[in-house]
Amino acid sequence: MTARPNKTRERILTVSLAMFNEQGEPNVTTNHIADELEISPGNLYYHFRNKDDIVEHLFERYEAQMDQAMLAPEDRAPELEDIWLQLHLVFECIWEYRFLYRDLVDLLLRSRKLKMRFARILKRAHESIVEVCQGLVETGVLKASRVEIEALAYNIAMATTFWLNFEQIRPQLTTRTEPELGRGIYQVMMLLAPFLRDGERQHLNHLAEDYLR
Amino acid sequence: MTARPNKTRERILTVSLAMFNEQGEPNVTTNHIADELEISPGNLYYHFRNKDDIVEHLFERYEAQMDQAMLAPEDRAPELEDIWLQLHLVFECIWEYRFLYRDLVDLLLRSRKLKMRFARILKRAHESIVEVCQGLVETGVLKASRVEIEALAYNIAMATTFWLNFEQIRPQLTTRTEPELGRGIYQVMMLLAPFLRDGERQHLNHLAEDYLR
DNA sequence: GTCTATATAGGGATAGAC
DNA sequence: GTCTATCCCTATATAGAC
Repeated sequence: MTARPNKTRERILTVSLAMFNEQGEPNVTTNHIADELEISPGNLYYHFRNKDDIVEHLFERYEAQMDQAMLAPEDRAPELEDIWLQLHLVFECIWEYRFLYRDLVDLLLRSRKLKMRFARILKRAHESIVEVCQGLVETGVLKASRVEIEALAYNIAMATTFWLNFEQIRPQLTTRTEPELGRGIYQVMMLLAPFLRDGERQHLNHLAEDYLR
Repeated sequence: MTARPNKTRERILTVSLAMFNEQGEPNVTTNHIADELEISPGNLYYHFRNKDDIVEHLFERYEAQMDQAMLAPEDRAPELEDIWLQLHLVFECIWEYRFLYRDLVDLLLRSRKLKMRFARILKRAHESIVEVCQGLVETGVLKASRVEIEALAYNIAMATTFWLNFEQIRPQLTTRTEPELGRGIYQVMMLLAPFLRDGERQHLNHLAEDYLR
């Protein structure tokens, strides 16, 4: 190996990710990518078998980062602040690989492999949410039945998955501003709020002020 | 005009809708549609300028049906049962035109017109939800602050919009069954539940049993 | 209204020279 | 590793005969 192995390969991944995120994966062709990189299409195909191959490699990085973000916070019992932090990590990861979420259904229906791997992530997310909630119940911070927690976890996972899409199609009050991740985190926290003990509920309403305009 | 004007035109719309819903709009070409109808592509282009033209006409029908579904229930104060019924109408409409939701972001980014019209629907939905909630607050059935209601309405609209997509990508426990609309309605009702008076909350938990397996 | 034929364009992908 | 050249295929769309 030389000093800079796979320099072009790396550039392809970086630029592809940027273009997918900006224009949507279906709207970006291998030719567009090659153009942007000022390399030939042939060269691109030397490094990757096809477009799906690029997507898969990007997915792998996404997957690793998401796994990292979902790691339970140390060994102590979880607190509200931990959830806040963890949501931040998760939302940042989603933002970085937002093209995956924009056309999620088509993407996963196209590839059995990706579908299974994404399902794994969702499953883990759901379990993680339930676990954290159970923890909060035991410390008395949260009050909810098992059934309520299950429904809550479902809704949190759904909101996390599709919030960015929803933000994109909402009536735009202002002129074309990028969605702030904080807003998404706020919405998720508001799913949790009604089950919180009064003290923590107040605390959350306080934090809310920072996130609504 | 003869006895059956626009017979083919109508068939095109019907079959297009079915194919879009089944395979996803981006994966269905004008040729596929013509094939399925056993007419020539040229004939199809006699009736519609292009594929987007077909999509727009389908959207129009969707829009009309959705407007109908969102009509406030008469003039009396809304009750929980009304919400349940209204959700049914809305979810059925979404189900009928589910292809719109599957690739919503791309679809709306492709057409300014559709984006504005969908935004109008979302806006109306949000206002309608807020209004109903306020009504429930006044009759004492629901207990929530203005801020909580706003966040709730946002989350209900989001869940309604993307529930079907989420259901499609979730880890499938059973072998390929069609998602039941009741499940989606249940999830939305569970967003409302924590704000309900105890009596109604119990009532809801009762209904839940019907919808979870 | 419907068909056949065709034009055009673009994307995916490969072979072979350098 | 990279480029040029090229092939195949499919999708959109139109013209003109019937």
